[in-house]
Amino acid sequence: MAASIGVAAESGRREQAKEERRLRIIASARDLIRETGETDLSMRALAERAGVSVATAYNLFGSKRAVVLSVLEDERDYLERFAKLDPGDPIARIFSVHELSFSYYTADPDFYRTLWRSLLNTSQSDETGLASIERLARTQAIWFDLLATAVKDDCLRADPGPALLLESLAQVTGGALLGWATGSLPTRRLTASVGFGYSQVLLGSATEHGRPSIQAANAAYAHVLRDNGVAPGLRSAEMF
Amino acid sequence: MAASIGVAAESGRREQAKEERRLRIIASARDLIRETGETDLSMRALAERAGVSVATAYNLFGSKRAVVLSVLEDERDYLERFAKLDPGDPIARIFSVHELSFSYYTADPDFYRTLWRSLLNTSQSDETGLASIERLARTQAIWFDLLATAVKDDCLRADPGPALLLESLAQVTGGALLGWATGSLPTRRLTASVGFGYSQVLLGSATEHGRPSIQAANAAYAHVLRDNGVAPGLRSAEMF
DNA sequence: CGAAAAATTAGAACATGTTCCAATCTTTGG
DNA sequence: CCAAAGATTGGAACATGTTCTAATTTTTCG
Repeated sequence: MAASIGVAAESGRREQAKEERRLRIIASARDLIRETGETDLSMRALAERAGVSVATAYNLFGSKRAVVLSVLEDERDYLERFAKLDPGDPIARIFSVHELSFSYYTADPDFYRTLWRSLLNTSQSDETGLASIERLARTQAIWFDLLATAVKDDCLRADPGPALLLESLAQVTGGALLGWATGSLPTRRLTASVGFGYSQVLLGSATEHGRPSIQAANAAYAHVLRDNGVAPGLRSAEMF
Repeated sequence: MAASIGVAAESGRREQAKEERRLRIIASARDLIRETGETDLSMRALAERAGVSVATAYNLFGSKRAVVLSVLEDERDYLERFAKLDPGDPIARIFSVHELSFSYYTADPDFYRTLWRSLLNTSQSDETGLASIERLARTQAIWFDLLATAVKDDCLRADPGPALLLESLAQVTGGALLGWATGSLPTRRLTASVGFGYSQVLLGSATEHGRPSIQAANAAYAHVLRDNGVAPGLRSAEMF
């Protein structure tokens, strides 16, 4: 009888109905993105599919971006799969997390490309940033820990510190996702391009002890990138 | 009598009038962006200001993004100022070009933020990519040369090669511009954040000979970033 | 000059994200 | 069970980028 979905449903009849509507909207958004593919989903279509009025969608989410963001958070069972990663050396773990993270995207590129295209929309109502607060906090904490551990285990120098490294990694990620979403970075280069960027950034702060594994990842990604070179006309890296 | 504006005006009366309209549109777009600031310019307002119909704007440019891109290319006398850079050691030159490039943005942040917000719009009609072909070719050639020279002068290892390094630098740039345009990266961190990312990437491939100057830039940028830390609530680096 | 070609024009049209409103349920609490 | 509070609803409204069409203006060229 009790709703097992969602976190801590407030179990008033009113709140419960609200939660159901919320979930229905997220599910409909997911399905619509899957079906329409390239075409972005429209709030009107979304509302109709979810059996809900447009106004309700806005009451519950506030913006289209918030809906899409919820779809993203809903789809990726990130934390669970992250917990299962074997805790090898810190460097290997960093790239494992990276590959895990991007495996979602490359496994279902049409879906996630549309999704990210929506999320990266700079024109949309900007209340929610690029990521919801909680999601941001979680992912940032994970990555900060990964880097801090690598420093503690003498794989990375303490020099610039995890915070600044994280900022650089985040920008590589953002640039790559932007390029991917706009079509200038093909899917087959996505993971390698980001991985190469990561490894290059980390190499800059590698200790003697940490260098070999980073170098290995770097070489592997570089190899993939060279094997999947872009045709001369297709611009891959856009320099501004 | 002869129009000295533009490149190789085709000097037919028809082409000349077209060119004048084109320039008027670009100028109006520039002014409107300057005046409205945060609000994106609308094609209807732009057309009215330029004394031209909306249809004409689309005939001449094809899309709003193309107009804004033209404004960007028009504003930055990049090549001229680039030519004046003293040719010191290759590494110093790389960071000089970087600072020159971003000095436009930080000197007039409101203007360029609005502009980039428009350019990075993932929803807009996608005919023109993120950069026009010619502009892209020019900038990419400049940066490729910078990196290739650094390799030839034994500042960077030949290992991953200029092409891959350029791809990483471009992604750092794209991520930073995205963050800046969406407001998650404050202007006072912009140049340093990108510079730090560049230096970190380049450090990963530095030779013994090139390392010191890259390290110097790296330390300087890191210092700026630490001095301009973000308040705890404001997210600076978004990790996805 | 005068006909043909080329371009611009006003305006409607379409789909979009978002907001607003009065009317209408639905749940809650007494 | 009933009044009050809370939420949803349909629909209109607004501003946006973009496309289209029919009419008009402007340039070209013989």
